[in-house]
Amino acid sequence: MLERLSDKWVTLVLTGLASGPRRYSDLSRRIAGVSQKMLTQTLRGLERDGLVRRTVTPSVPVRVDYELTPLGESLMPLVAAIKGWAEANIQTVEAARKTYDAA
Amino acid sequence: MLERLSDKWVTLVLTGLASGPRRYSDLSRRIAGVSQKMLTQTLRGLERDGLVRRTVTPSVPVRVDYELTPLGESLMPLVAAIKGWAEANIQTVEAARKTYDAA
DNA sequence: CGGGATCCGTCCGGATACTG
DNA sequence: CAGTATCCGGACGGATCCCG
Repeated sequence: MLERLSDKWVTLVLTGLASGPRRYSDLSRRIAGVSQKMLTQTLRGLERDGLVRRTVTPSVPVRVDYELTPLGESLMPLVAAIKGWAEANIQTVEAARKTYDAA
Repeated sequence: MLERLSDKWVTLVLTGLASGPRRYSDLSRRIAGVSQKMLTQTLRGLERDGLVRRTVTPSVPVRVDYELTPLGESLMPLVAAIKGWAEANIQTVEAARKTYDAA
């Protein structure tokens, strides 16, 4: 469980879904640097864990939407808190790195 | 920054330091499954980022203590919250996995 | 005791090509 | 559009040996 939470892309995907349902191509555009393979793989994992729901609309071409489940939403305050901490302290951390690397 | 937070061992090491300073061998015993290489590497990274302070006591044999810096401690509520969420919802997640795998 | 250095297998993840 | 399949290099991380 902790391993899934510590996946590099999970936080990004979850954040991408925070404000409502998103289509696959929508997500892939919003998440910079993610490959199609990793995005699909991450979504599959989150779906398996019950954090994300996948909805297929059988039109032509097919349309697929992803959205957070209630369980997934219950995780969002924590994800947001982490993002907030990171943004608030990134400069302190980078200063510490410079000091460390100088020695 | 997010990448460092998403490191597999970081959460474990941080948790291991939550209740005060620990010696190296102490940490390695408390964190199940961590190799000496990974423990050292993780501690170095956290020290570099200013989250952990390393103190060497030049006795024979040498004694090394690790402890959270104020910056590191400011991260602990988030780590604890994540651990709490994981423990509270692990069974729901595992049930979702079984359902998913059955299909 | 607290590591550093090295070797080496495994798996992560990107690139590419193809499909309903 | 939303994937699946395959190939493949490189990073991750364990095991082992050595040292002050």
